[in-house]
Amino acid sequence: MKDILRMTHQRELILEELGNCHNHPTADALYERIKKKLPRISLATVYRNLEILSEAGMIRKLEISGRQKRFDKEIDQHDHVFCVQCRRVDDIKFDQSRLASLGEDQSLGYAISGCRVEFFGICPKCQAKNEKEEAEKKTDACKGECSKKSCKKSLLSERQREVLEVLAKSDDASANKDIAAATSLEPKQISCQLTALKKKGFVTSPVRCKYEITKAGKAAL
Amino acid sequence: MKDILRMTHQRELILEELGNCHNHPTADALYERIKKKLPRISLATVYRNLEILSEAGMIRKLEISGRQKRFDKEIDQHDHVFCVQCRRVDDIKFDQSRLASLGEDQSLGYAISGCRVEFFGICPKCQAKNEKEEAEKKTDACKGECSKKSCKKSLLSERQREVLEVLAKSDDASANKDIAAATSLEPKQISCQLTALKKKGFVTSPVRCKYEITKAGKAAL
DNA sequence: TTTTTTGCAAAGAATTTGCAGCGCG
DNA sequence: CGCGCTGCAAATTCTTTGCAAAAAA
Repeated sequence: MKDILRMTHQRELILEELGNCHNHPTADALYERIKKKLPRISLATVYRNLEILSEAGMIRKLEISGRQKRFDKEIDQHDHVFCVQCRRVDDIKFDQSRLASLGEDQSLGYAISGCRVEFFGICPKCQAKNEKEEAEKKTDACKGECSKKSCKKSLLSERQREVLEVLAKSDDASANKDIAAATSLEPKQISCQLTALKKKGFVTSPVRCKYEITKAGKAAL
Repeated sequence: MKDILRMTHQRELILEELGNCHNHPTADALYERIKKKLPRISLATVYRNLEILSEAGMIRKLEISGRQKRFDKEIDQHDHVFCVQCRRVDDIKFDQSRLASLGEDQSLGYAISGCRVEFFGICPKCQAKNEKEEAEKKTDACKGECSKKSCKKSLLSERQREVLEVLAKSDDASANKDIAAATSLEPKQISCQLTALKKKGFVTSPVRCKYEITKAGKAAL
C-alpha cells in the first residue's frame, strides 16, 4: 500500500482531521476544517483523497441516507443511527449475526456478502428541543390570534415571517422577484416560503405568479 | 388527497410505468420509458411527480446506496438487496421485528422510529457470468503471452485495448488528446485507462503527460 | 373560471476531471 | 529525478426551480 500511496501533507491532515471529527463529516465539512490549517488546499484534493483512502481501506465511506456522502475513520463493521430532524449521524453497535439468518428462499439467489442497517429517529438533542417547544405551546395555547411571541414562532418561521411582512407592506400582489428584492432571502428560498404560507392560508395568489397577504396572514403577523 | 392532486395524463403514466417496472427505476430510467409513450414529457415533470407522489404516500422513495434516487411502487415496509456488480435492486421480505430488540443502552438516547436494512451481494445473473468467466480462465490459463482471445480479454478491457493500440501505432510519446483524437473514447475516459495500463506496466510516461507503450504492452496486444 | 401542472431552459448542489507544475520518496 | 499528487478551473451528473403557457376541475 505504501508503495503507491504517498503520505503528503494534505493527505496526512485529512486523516488527522477525520480522526478528530466525532461526527461523520461530509467532504465539504472536512474541507472547511482543513482549510483552517492549510488554506491553499482544494476541495478536489479532499474529495480525491477521501475516495483514495476509502478504496485503500484506511477510512470508510458511508452509504447512508442523504444527498452528500459521509466519511468515517472507523473501519470495523458497525452501523448507524441518524436523526431525521437535524441529520446528525451516530455510530451504533449492533450484532448483525441476527440478520445472517436470512433464509435461502428469501435471498433470491443472491450471494449475500453483507448488509447495512440504518436506524432513524430523533436524537436526544432534538427531542429535548421538541419537548420544550411543545411545553411552550401548551402554556400559552391560542389559535393564532394571540400575540405572544412563543405562539407566533410556532406558526411562522423566521423566513416565512420575513416574506409575509413584505407582502403586508405591498398594496397589490407581488411577484416572487419583488419579494426577493425586499428581503435578505434568495429568490429560490422564497417560493417554498410562499408554498408553506399558502398552505396555512396566509397568502393567496390572485394572479398567476403573484402573491398577496390574506386577512389570516395579517392576523398572524 | 384527490382534493389537491389532479390526475393528469403524465401523472397517470408515471404511476402506470412505475407499476410495470419490476426493478426500482431511477427518475431518469422512468423518464426514458415514459418518453416512448409521451414524447413531449419533460424530465422535470418526472422528478416533480415522483417527489409529489412519494410525499403523498402513493409511491416510495428509496434511500439506498448509489448516486441516484430510486422509486418503488410498493408502499408497504420491505427492504432491499442490491448487486454490487450490476447495481440491480430487488425487494426482500424480512422480519424487522428481530431488530426492534435494539437495547436501550445502544440507542444512544435516540427515539428510534424505524430502520432500513440493505443487504448487498452478487445477484444470480452476475454470479453466473462470473462463474463462466472463471471457467474460461481456467481452461486456457496462460501468463499473458498467449494469443487466445479469452485470455487477452481478461488482461485488457476493450477500452484499454483501444488506447494501447493507438499508442502502439505512434512512434513517439502521445498526449492524452492525441489518443482521444484517434479513438472513439472521450478524453475524460482516457486518463483512467492510462492509469490502469500503467499499473499493469503496459505503458510508461517518458515525459510529463505523454505516454508510450512498453514492451510488455506490445506483448499484451 | 380558477388553480394546478407542465415544458423548457436555466440554475443549483455535489462531485469529478484535465492539466501543468510541484514535491515526496 | 520520476512519478504520483496538488490546485485550479471547468466539466459532469443528478436534481430543482422560475416562469409562461396549457390542462384539469
